[in-house]
Amino acid sequence: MFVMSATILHADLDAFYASVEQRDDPKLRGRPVIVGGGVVLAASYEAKRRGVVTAMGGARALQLCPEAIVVPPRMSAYSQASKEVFEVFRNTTPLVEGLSIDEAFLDVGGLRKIAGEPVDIARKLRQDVKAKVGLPITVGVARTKFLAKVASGVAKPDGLLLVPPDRELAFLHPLAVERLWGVGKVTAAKLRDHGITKVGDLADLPQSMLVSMLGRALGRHLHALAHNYDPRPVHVGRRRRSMGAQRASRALATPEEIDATVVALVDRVTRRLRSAGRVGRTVVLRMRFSDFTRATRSHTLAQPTSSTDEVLTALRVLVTKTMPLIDSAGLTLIGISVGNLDNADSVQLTLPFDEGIGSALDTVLDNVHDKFGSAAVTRAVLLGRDPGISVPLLLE
DNA sequence: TCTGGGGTCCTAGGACCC
DNA sequence: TCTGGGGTCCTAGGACCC
Repeated sequence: MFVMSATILHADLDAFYASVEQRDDPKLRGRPVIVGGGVVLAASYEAKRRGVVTAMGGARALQLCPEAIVVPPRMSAYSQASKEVFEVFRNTTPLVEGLSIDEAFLDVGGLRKIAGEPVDIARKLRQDVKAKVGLPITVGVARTKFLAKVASGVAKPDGLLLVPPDRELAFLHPLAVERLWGVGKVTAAKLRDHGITKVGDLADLPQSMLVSMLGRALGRHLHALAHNYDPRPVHVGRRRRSMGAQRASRALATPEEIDATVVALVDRVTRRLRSAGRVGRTVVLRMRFSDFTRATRSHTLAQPTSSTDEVLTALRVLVTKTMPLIDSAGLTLIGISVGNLDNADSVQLTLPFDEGIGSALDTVLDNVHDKFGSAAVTRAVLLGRDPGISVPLLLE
Protein backbone atom coordinates (compact mmCIF):
# COMPACT_ATOMS: atom_id res chain seq x y z
CA MET A 1 0.00 0.00 0.00
CA PHE A 2 1.17 3.48 -0.83
CA VAL A 3 1.21 5.81 2.14
CA MET A 4 1.71 9.55 1.70
CA SER A 5 4.53 10.71 3.91
CA ALA A 6 5.16 13.96 5.72
CA THR A 7 7.29 16.00 3.34
CA ILE A 8 6.23 19.60 3.84
CA LEU A 9 8.15 21.86 6.19
CA HIS A 10 6.79 25.07 7.66
CA ALA A 11 9.71 27.13 8.89
CA ASP A 12 8.95 30.11 11.10
CA LEU A 13 11.50 32.39 12.77
CA ASP A 14 10.85 32.93 16.46
CA ALA A 15 9.97 36.46 17.61
CA PHE A 16 11.79 37.55 14.49
CA TYR A 17 12.50 41.26 15.02
CA ALA A 18 13.28 40.77 18.71
CA SER A 19 15.62 37.88 17.93
CA VAL A 20 17.55 40.02 15.45
CA GLU A 21 17.97 42.67 18.15
CA GLN A 22 19.19 40.08 20.65
CA ARG A 23 21.57 38.67 18.09
CA ASP A 24 23.08 42.09 17.35
CA ASP A 25 23.30 43.36 20.93
CA PRO A 26 24.59 40.85 23.51
CA LYS A 27 23.22 43.01 26.33
CA LEU A 28 19.71 42.12 25.19
CA ARG A 29 20.19 38.35 25.31
CA GLY A 30 18.17 36.54 27.93
CA ARG A 31 16.23 39.69 28.71
CA PRO A 32 12.71 40.80 27.79
CA VAL A 33 12.93 42.87 24.61
CA ILE A 34 10.15 44.81 22.97
CA VAL A 35 10.57 46.14 19.44
CA GLY A 36 8.40 49.14 18.69
CA GLY A 37 7.19 52.12 20.58
CA GLY A 38 3.54 53.11 20.56
CA VAL A 39 2.70 49.55 19.70
CA VAL A 40 4.54 46.27 20.18
CA LEU A 41 5.83 45.09 16.80
CA ALA A 42 7.59 42.10 18.30
CA ALA A 43 8.38 40.77 21.76
CA SER A 44 11.13 38.35 22.78
CA TYR A 45 10.03 35.16 24.49
CA GLU A 46 11.20 36.56 27.83
CA ALA A 47 8.63 39.34 27.34
CA LYS A 48 5.96 37.03 25.91
CA ARG A 49 6.13 34.94 29.05
CA ARG A 50 5.02 38.03 30.97
CA GLY A 51 1.97 38.44 28.79
CA VAL A 52 3.30 40.88 26.21
CA VAL A 53 1.87 40.17 22.76
CA THR A 54 2.30 41.63 19.31
CA ALA A 55 0.10 44.67 18.52
CA MET A 56 -0.39 45.46 22.19
CA GLY A 57 -0.14 49.11 23.22
CA GLY A 58 3.32 50.04 24.48
CA ALA A 59 2.01 51.40 27.80
CA ARG A 60 0.16 48.21 28.59
CA ALA A 61 3.20 46.12 27.68
CA LEU A 62 5.43 48.05 30.10
CA GLN A 63 2.81 47.66 32.80
CA LEU A 64 3.02 43.88 32.38
CA CYS A 65 6.78 43.85 32.06
CA PRO A 66 8.35 47.01 33.53
CA GLU A 67 11.94 45.79 33.11
CA ALA A 68 11.50 45.24 29.37
CA ILE A 69 14.00 46.95 27.11
CA VAL A 70 12.24 48.83 24.34
CA VAL A 71 14.18 49.26 21.11
CA PRO A 72 13.13 51.09 17.94
CA PRO A 73 12.61 48.91 14.88
CA ARG A 74 15.44 48.55 12.32
CA MET A 75 13.57 47.37 9.27
CA SER A 76 16.61 47.17 7.00
CA ALA A 77 18.36 44.81 9.44
CA TYR A 78 15.27 42.57 9.45
CA SER A 79 14.94 42.44 5.71
CA GLN A 80 18.65 41.63 5.38
CA ALA A 81 18.30 38.81 7.92
CA SER A 82 15.23 37.57 6.07
CA LYS A 83 17.16 37.44 2.78
CA GLU A 84 19.88 35.37 4.43
CA VAL A 85 17.39 32.95 5.94
CA PHE A 86 15.64 32.51 2.59
CA GLU A 87 19.05 31.75 1.09
CA VAL A 88 19.34 28.87 3.54
CA PHE A 89 15.81 27.76 2.59
CA ARG A 90 16.64 27.75 -1.11
CA ASN A 91 19.88 25.90 -0.50
CA THR A 92 17.80 23.23 1.18
CA THR A 93 15.25 22.83 -1.64
CA PRO A 94 14.20 24.82 -4.70
CA LEU A 95 10.56 24.39 -3.68
CA VAL A 96 10.20 27.34 -1.31
CA GLU A 97 7.00 29.35 -0.90
CA GLY A 98 7.51 32.50 1.16
CA LEU A 99 4.53 33.55 3.27
CA SER A 100 5.95 36.65 4.90
CA ILE A 101 9.25 38.17 5.97
CA ASP A 102 9.81 35.40 8.51
CA GLU A 103 8.11 32.20 7.37
CA ALA A 104 7.94 29.84 4.44
CA PHE A 105 6.81 26.43 3.27
CA LEU A 106 9.43 24.03 1.90
CA ASP A 107 8.67 20.85 0.00
CA VAL A 108 11.46 18.34 0.59
CA GLY A 109 9.62 15.35 -0.84
CA GLY A 110 12.05 14.76 -3.70
CA LEU A 111 15.16 14.90 -1.53
CA ARG A 112 14.97 11.68 0.42
CA LYS A 113 17.69 9.92 -1.55
CA ILE A 114 20.17 12.78 -1.44
CA ALA A 115 19.35 14.49 1.83
CA GLY A 116 17.52 11.96 3.96
CA GLU A 117 14.20 11.94 5.78
CA PRO A 118 12.22 15.21 6.01
CA VAL A 119 12.64 15.35 9.74
CA ASP A 120 16.43 15.10 9.34
CA ILE A 121 16.36 17.84 6.72
CA ALA A 122 14.34 19.96 9.13
CA ARG A 123 16.88 19.39 11.88
CA LYS A 124 19.71 20.42 9.59
CA LEU A 125 17.76 23.46 8.40
CA ARG A 126 17.43 24.66 11.98
CA GLN A 127 21.15 24.17 12.54
CA ASP A 128 22.02 26.00 9.32
CA VAL A 129 19.85 29.00 10.13
CA LYS A 130 21.39 29.15 13.60
CA ALA A 131 24.95 28.82 12.27
CA LYS A 132 24.70 31.05 9.22
CA VAL A 133 22.28 33.76 10.35
CA GLY A 134 22.36 33.39 14.12
CA LEU A 135 18.61 33.14 14.62
CA PRO A 136 16.34 30.54 16.25
CA ILE A 137 13.74 28.99 13.98
CA THR A 138 10.92 26.54 14.53
CA VAL A 139 9.98 23.92 11.95
CA GLY A 140 6.79 21.89 11.61
CA VAL A 141 6.88 18.77 9.42
CA ALA A 142 3.71 17.20 8.05
CA ARG A 143 1.96 15.79 5.00
CA THR A 144 0.08 19.03 4.24
CA LYS A 145 0.86 22.73 4.40
CA PHE A 146 -1.83 23.41 6.89
CA LEU A 147 -0.71 20.70 9.31
CA ALA A 148 2.91 21.77 8.97
CA LYS A 149 1.92 25.29 9.94
CA VAL A 150 -0.14 24.13 12.88
CA ALA A 151 2.77 21.94 13.96
CA SER A 152 5.27 24.80 13.95
CA GLY A 153 2.81 26.90 15.95
CA VAL A 154 2.57 24.17 18.56
CA ALA A 155 6.34 23.61 18.62
CA LYS A 156 7.33 27.25 19.17
CA PRO A 157 9.78 28.54 20.30
CA ASP A 158 12.97 27.02 18.94
CA GLY A 159 11.38 23.66 18.29
CA LEU A 160 10.82 20.90 15.78
CA LEU A 161 7.65 18.86 15.49
CA LEU A 162 6.74 16.06 13.13
CA VAL A 163 3.13 15.03 12.66
CA PRO A 164 3.24 11.43 11.40
CA PRO A 165 0.60 10.67 8.74
CA ASP A 166 -1.10 8.08 10.95
CA ARG A 167 -1.42 10.50 13.86
CA GLU A 168 -2.93 13.48 12.07
CA LEU A 169 -6.45 13.54 13.46
CA ALA A 170 -5.23 12.60 16.93
CA PHE A 171 -2.96 15.63 16.77
CA LEU A 172 -5.50 17.97 15.25
CA HIS A 173 -8.81 17.34 16.97
CA PRO A 174 -7.89 18.27 20.57
CA LEU A 175 -6.52 21.67 19.45
CA ALA A 176 -8.41 24.93 20.00
CA VAL A 177 -10.18 26.28 16.91
CA GLU A 178 -8.02 29.42 17.09
CA ARG A 179 -5.12 27.31 15.83
CA LEU A 180 -6.80 27.07 12.43
CA TRP A 181 -5.78 29.43 9.68
CA GLY A 182 -8.64 31.88 9.20
CA VAL A 183 -10.05 31.74 12.71
CA GLY A 184 -9.53 35.04 14.48
CA LYS A 185 -11.43 36.77 17.22
CA VAL A 186 -14.72 37.23 15.40
CA THR A 187 -14.96 33.71 14.02
CA ALA A 188 -13.81 32.14 17.30
CA ALA A 189 -16.57 34.03 19.12
CA LYS A 190 -19.22 32.88 16.61
CA LEU A 191 -18.06 29.29 16.99
CA ARG A 192 -18.01 29.55 20.77
CA ASP A 193 -21.63 30.72 20.68
CA HIS A 194 -22.44 27.37 19.11
CA GLY A 195 -20.43 25.47 21.68
CA ILE A 196 -17.52 24.84 19.31
CA THR A 197 -14.10 25.32 20.87
CA LYS A 198 -12.01 22.40 19.61
CA VAL A 199 -11.13 21.37 16.08
CA GLY A 200 -12.80 18.05 16.84
CA ASP A 201 -16.10 19.86 17.56
CA LEU A 202 -15.81 21.47 14.15
CA ALA A 203 -15.27 18.12 12.49
CA ASP A 204 -18.54 16.81 13.94
CA LEU A 205 -20.58 19.43 12.05
CA PRO A 206 -21.85 19.10 8.49
CA GLN A 207 -20.34 21.52 6.02
CA SER A 208 -23.74 23.06 5.27
CA MET A 209 -24.05 24.16 8.87
CA LEU A 210 -20.63 25.81 8.91
CA VAL A 211 -21.44 27.54 5.65
CA SER A 212 -24.67 28.99 7.01
CA MET A 213 -22.84 30.07 10.17
CA LEU A 214 -19.74 31.61 8.62
CA GLY A 215 -20.34 32.16 4.92
CA ARG A 216 -19.52 30.00 1.95
CA ALA A 217 -15.76 30.27 1.68
CA LEU A 218 -14.87 30.22 5.35
CA GLY A 219 -17.40 27.45 6.08
CA ARG A 220 -15.93 25.21 3.39
CA HIS A 221 -12.39 26.11 4.37
CA LEU A 222 -12.83 25.20 8.03
CA HIS A 223 -14.77 22.07 7.23
CA ALA A 224 -11.89 20.94 5.00
CA LEU A 225 -9.21 21.75 7.57
CA ALA A 226 -11.07 20.07 10.42
CA HIS A 227 -11.19 16.92 8.29
CA ASN A 228 -7.55 17.36 7.48
CA TYR A 229 -8.17 17.96 3.80
CA ASP A 230 -5.60 20.32 2.29
CA PRO A 231 -4.32 19.38 -1.16
CA ARG A 232 -2.55 22.71 -1.88
CA PRO A 233 0.96 22.17 -3.21
CA VAL A 234 3.92 24.34 -2.23
CA HIS A 235 3.72 27.17 -4.75
CA VAL A 236 7.04 28.72 -5.75
CA GLY A 237 6.32 31.79 -7.84
CA ARG A 238 3.79 33.81 -5.88
CA ARG A 239 3.66 37.46 -6.82
CA ARG A 240 2.50 40.42 -4.82
CA ARG A 241 -1.01 41.59 -5.74
CA SER A 242 -0.90 45.06 -4.23
CA MET A 243 1.58 47.51 -2.81
CA GLY A 244 0.85 50.19 -0.28
CA ALA A 245 2.07 52.50 2.45
CA GLN A 246 0.36 54.19 5.33
CA ARG A 247 0.96 56.65 8.09
CA ALA A 248 -0.74 57.04 11.43
CA SER A 249 -0.67 60.33 13.25
CA ARG A 250 -2.41 62.17 16.06
CA ALA A 251 -4.50 64.43 13.92
CA LEU A 252 -4.29 65.48 10.34
CA ALA A 253 -6.26 68.65 10.31
CA THR A 254 -5.65 70.87 7.34
CA PRO A 255 -6.02 69.97 3.67
CA GLU A 256 -2.36 70.94 3.25
CA GLU A 257 -1.22 68.39 5.84
CA ILE A 258 -3.36 65.73 4.26
CA ASP A 259 -2.05 66.48 0.81
CA ALA A 260 1.57 66.50 1.97
CA THR A 261 1.07 63.08 3.57
CA VAL A 262 -0.55 61.68 0.45
CA VAL A 263 2.25 63.04 -1.73
CA ALA A 264 4.89 61.38 0.45
CA LEU A 265 3.06 58.04 0.49
CA VAL A 266 2.49 58.05 -3.27
CA ASP A 267 6.14 58.82 -3.84
CA ARG A 268 7.17 55.90 -1.66
CA VAL A 269 4.82 53.40 -3.27
CA THR A 270 5.39 54.38 -6.89
CA ARG A 271 9.16 54.20 -6.34
CA ARG A 272 8.76 50.68 -5.01
CA LEU A 273 6.49 49.78 -7.92
CA ARG A 274 9.01 51.04 -10.46
CA SER A 275 11.94 49.30 -8.86
CA ALA A 276 9.95 46.05 -8.80
CA GLY A 277 8.96 46.53 -12.44
CA ARG A 278 5.24 46.49 -11.63
CA VAL A 279 2.28 48.64 -12.58
CA GLY A 280 -1.20 48.75 -11.10
CA ARG A 281 -4.67 49.89 -12.09
CA THR A 282 -6.59 50.25 -8.84
CA VAL A 283 -5.73 53.12 -6.53
CA VAL A 284 -7.03 52.89 -2.97
CA LEU A 285 -7.28 55.56 -0.29
CA ARG A 286 -7.54 54.16 3.21
CA MET A 287 -8.54 56.23 6.23
CA ARG A 288 -8.97 55.73 9.92
CA PHE A 289 -10.71 58.25 12.15
CA SER A 290 -10.34 59.29 15.77
CA ASP A 291 -13.17 56.96 16.82
CA PHE A 292 -11.32 54.10 15.06
CA THR A 293 -13.89 53.68 12.35
CA ARG A 294 -12.43 53.15 8.92
CA ALA A 295 -13.26 53.95 5.34
CA THR A 296 -11.75 53.16 1.99
CA ARG A 297 -12.28 54.75 -1.40
CA SER A 298 -10.93 53.34 -4.60
CA HIS A 299 -10.70 54.11 -8.26
CA THR A 300 -9.72 51.87 -11.13
CA LEU A 301 -7.81 53.44 -13.98
CA ALA A 302 -8.20 52.51 -17.63
CA GLN A 303 -4.47 51.76 -17.94
CA PRO A 304 -2.07 50.37 -15.36
CA THR A 305 0.63 52.77 -14.21
CA SER A 306 3.51 53.29 -11.82
CA SER A 307 3.71 57.01 -12.53
CA THR A 308 3.80 59.23 -9.45
CA ASP A 309 1.72 61.88 -11.17
CA GLU A 310 -1.00 59.55 -12.39
CA VAL A 311 -1.41 57.82 -9.03
CA LEU A 312 -1.33 61.15 -7.21
CA THR A 313 -3.96 62.67 -9.48
CA ALA A 314 -6.32 59.75 -8.85
CA LEU A 315 -5.75 59.94 -5.11
CA ARG A 316 -6.39 63.68 -4.98
CA VAL A 317 -9.76 63.08 -6.62
CA LEU A 318 -10.54 60.45 -3.98
CA VAL A 319 -9.46 62.79 -1.16
CA THR A 320 -11.64 65.60 -2.51
CA LYS A 321 -14.58 63.24 -2.78
CA THR A 322 -14.08 62.16 0.84
CA MET A 323 -13.55 65.65 2.29
CA PRO A 324 -17.01 65.86 3.94
CA LEU A 325 -16.32 62.62 5.82
CA ILE A 326 -12.83 63.80 6.79
CA ASP A 327 -14.14 67.15 8.03
CA SER A 328 -16.68 65.54 10.31
CA ALA A 329 -14.32 63.05 11.98
CA GLY A 330 -10.64 63.59 12.83
CA LEU A 331 -8.35 61.69 10.52
CA THR A 332 -5.76 59.58 12.36
CA LEU A 333 -4.41 57.42 9.57
CA ILE A 334 -3.92 57.78 5.86
CA GLY A 335 -2.96 54.85 3.73
CA ILE A 336 -2.72 54.36 0.02
CA SER A 337 -2.22 51.30 -2.08
CA VAL A 338 -2.05 50.31 -5.69
CA GLY A 339 -3.65 47.00 -6.59
CA ASN A 340 -4.49 44.95 -9.65
CA LEU A 341 -0.76 44.67 -10.21
CA ASP A 342 0.72 43.60 -13.48
CA ASN A 343 4.19 43.46 -14.93
CA ALA A 344 5.38 46.82 -16.16
CA ASP A 345 6.66 45.23 -19.34
CA SER A 346 3.43 43.66 -20.49
CA VAL A 347 1.15 45.42 -22.91
CA GLN A 348 -2.53 44.88 -23.48
CA LEU A 349 -3.98 45.55 -26.88
CA THR A 350 -7.59 45.12 -27.80
CA LEU A 351 -8.21 44.59 -31.48
CA PRO A 352 -11.15 44.22 -33.82
CA PHE A 353 -11.70 40.60 -34.67
CA ASP A 354 -13.75 41.01 -37.84
CA GLU A 355 -11.20 39.63 -40.22
CA GLY A 356 -10.22 36.58 -38.27
CA ILE A 357 -7.45 35.71 -35.90
CA GLY A 358 -4.64 35.78 -38.44
CA SER A 359 -5.18 39.39 -39.38
CA ALA A 360 -5.71 40.36 -35.74
CA LEU A 361 -2.38 38.79 -34.83
CA ASP A 362 -0.66 40.61 -37.67
CA THR A 363 -1.98 43.85 -36.26
CA VAL A 364 -0.72 42.89 -32.80
CA LEU A 365 2.74 42.14 -34.11
CA ASP A 366 2.86 45.42 -36.05
CA ASN A 367 1.89 47.31 -32.92
CA VAL A 368 4.48 45.56 -30.80
CA HIS A 369 7.15 46.07 -33.40
CA ASP A 370 6.40 49.77 -33.63
CA LYS A 371 6.56 50.13 -29.90
CA PHE A 372 9.40 47.89 -28.85
CA GLY A 373 11.30 46.62 -31.86
CA SER A 374 11.29 42.95 -32.78
CA ALA A 375 13.97 41.84 -30.34
CA ALA A 376 11.90 42.64 -27.30
CA VAL A 377 9.19 40.00 -27.42
CA THR A 378 9.95 36.71 -25.68
CA ARG A 379 6.44 35.41 -25.10
CA ALA A 380 2.92 36.39 -26.00
CA VAL A 381 -0.13 35.18 -24.14
CA LEU A 382 -3.43 35.50 -25.90
CA LEU A 383 -6.74 35.82 -24.11
CA GLY A 384 -9.83 35.38 -26.26
CA ARG A 385 -12.44 38.04 -25.83
CA ASP A 386 -15.56 39.10 -27.58
CA PRO A 387 -15.87 41.29 -29.62
CA GLY A 388 -12.15 42.14 -29.59
CA ILE A 389 -9.26 40.12 -28.42
CA SER A 390 -7.15 41.26 -25.54
CA VAL A 391 -3.52 40.33 -25.84
CA PRO A 392 -1.14 40.85 -22.96
CA LEU A 393 2.42 40.45 -24.16
CA LEU A 394 5.13 39.65 -21.68
CA LEU A 395 8.37 41.21 -22.78
CA GLU A 396 11.85 40.92 -21.40
C1' DT B 1 -4.75 47.62 26.49
C1' DC B 2 -6.69 53.32 23.20
C1' DT B 3 -4.23 50.41 18.99
C1' DG B 4 1.86 50.09 13.50
C1' DG B 5 2.66 48.93 8.88
C1' DG B 6 2.46 45.65 5.43
C1' DG B 7 -0.41 42.45 3.16
C1' DT B 8 -4.37 38.52 1.56
C1' DC B 9 -8.94 36.95 0.58
C1' DC B 10 -14.11 37.08 0.73
C1' DT B 11 -18.79 39.16 0.37
C1' DA B 12 -22.35 41.87 -1.46
C1' DG B 13 -24.54 45.10 -4.36
C1' DG B 14 -24.80 47.63 -8.63
C1' DA B 15 -23.71 48.51 -13.51
C1' DC B 16 -23.47 46.57 -17.73
C1' DC B 17 -23.48 43.01 -21.37
C1' DC B 18 -25.49 39.13 -24.01
C1' DT C 1 -46.20 44.10 -21.02
C1' DC C 2 -43.62 41.26 -18.25
C1' DT C 3 -40.02 38.42 -17.24
C1' DG C 4 -34.76 35.48 -17.43
C1' DG C 5 -30.19 33.65 -16.44
C1' DG C 6 -25.31 34.04 -16.63
C1' DG C 7 -21.13 36.47 -16.64
C1' DT C 8 -17.63 40.29 -15.68
C1' DC C 9 -16.03 44.36 -13.54
C1' DC C 10 -16.01 47.84 -9.99
C1' DT C 11 -16.60 49.65 -5.25
C1' DA C 12 -16.79 49.35 -0.22
C1' DG C 13 -16.32 46.95 3.84
C1' DG C 14 -14.62 43.35 6.84
C1' DA C 15 -11.92 39.44 8.79
C1' DC C 16 -7.60 37.75 9.14
C1' DC C 17 -2.43 37.11 8.95
C1' DC C 18 2.52 38.43 10.29
